[in-house]
Amino acid sequence: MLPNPNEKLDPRVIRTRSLILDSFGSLLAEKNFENISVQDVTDKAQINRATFYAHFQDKYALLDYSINQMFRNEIKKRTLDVCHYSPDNLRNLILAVCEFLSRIHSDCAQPHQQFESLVEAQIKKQIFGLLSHWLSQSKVKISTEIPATVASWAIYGLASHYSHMKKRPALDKFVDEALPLVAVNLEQFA
Amino acid sequence: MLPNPNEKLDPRVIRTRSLILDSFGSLLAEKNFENISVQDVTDKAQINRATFYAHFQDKYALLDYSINQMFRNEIKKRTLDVCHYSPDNLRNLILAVCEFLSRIHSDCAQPHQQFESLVEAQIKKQIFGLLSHWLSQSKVKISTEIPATVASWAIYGLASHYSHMKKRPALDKFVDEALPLVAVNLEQFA
DNA sequence: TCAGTTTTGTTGACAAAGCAACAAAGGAGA
DNA sequence: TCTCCTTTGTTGCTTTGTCAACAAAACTGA
Repeated sequence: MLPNPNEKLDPRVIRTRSLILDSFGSLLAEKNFENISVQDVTDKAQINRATFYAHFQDKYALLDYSINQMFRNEIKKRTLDVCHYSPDNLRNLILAVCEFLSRIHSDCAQPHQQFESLVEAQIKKQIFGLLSHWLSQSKVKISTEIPATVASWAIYGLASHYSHMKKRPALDKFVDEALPLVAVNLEQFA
Repeated sequence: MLPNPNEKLDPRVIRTRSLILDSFGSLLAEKNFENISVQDVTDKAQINRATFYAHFQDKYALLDYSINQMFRNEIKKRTLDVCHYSPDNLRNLILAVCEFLSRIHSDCAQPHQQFESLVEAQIKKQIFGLLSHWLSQSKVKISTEIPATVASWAIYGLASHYSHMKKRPALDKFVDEALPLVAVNLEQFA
């Protein structure tokens, strides 16, 4: 049930999880999240339905896990998980979130209420964690909670806005314009 | 251990087998059959070595099974498994064997003695079975054993020869030339 | 030749996945 | 409202896969 990455996992568990995740991913491309049943997922994954429940509590837990994994990979790919606060890193983070959300929206069939809010909760939690990590490395020993909260909401809000725009401007320009507004709250940690 | 296709198979068995087969296939592209260990196969397939032995007696059994499956698919693809004897069907069969062997030789790293003879045994067995099936449908109720034996050896020999030629002629021409020599022994069943 | 390594099959205990069956909850539609 | 149908979690039991350990070949190279 836990995505614990440090302990050694049984190869069967790894296989089953990725079958589930792949199946879920391709179903999201076809259907609304609400219209996807656990049955659908296990059918496409060619695993037993009972096995699904051995890994995830329900399809909501699967979505959480799935989004988390994808976003985590995105961050890792850009090595944003092993760095500190700087305006440049912040810029890259905002870029990453914008691209990630845009991808979600183009890959997934008409996302609805529930879907979006579950995504939002997971992503914001990760942004917050990442920022907290960055800021805690600063020499300045101020509480990071408030600034990290403000910034994570702001960043997600920006990305959400961007990814929903009908005529999206060039991402670089968009981020250039938005960056200072976020950075101003974090300057003290630079 | 049995490739029994009519009984319903546990999904795990199907998965494991195809993991083994895929792994084996890609290893054959890299190495000699003799240099491939069961360890290699299970490593690449990401399964436990003990699991391999639950499915195949050894790597020779795996090769047999693998060749059998591939050739069976080739035959099925050309719907040669659901037909009767006719010069035209015979022509297609010869064509199929030639192409199959040519593919084996281009996909697999320097095949050696042992490898080739195992392939030969399996393929000839299947050709013989197929021809027996064809001939037994004929109105003429003659024993099919001798003609099927002659033809299956001849066909394999032709295909082996063709696939080893340095400068292969156009396959169509080659088969056109060879066909009558094989067909003459089977005419009585037409 | 002989010691050192790798590969091979095999085993038994244990964990994961499959399966069928169940009650319960929800939806859809007369 | 009342059916009929689908989906949901859950359970007891079976089968399959994993793992570590082992002895017995089979290579390797000095």
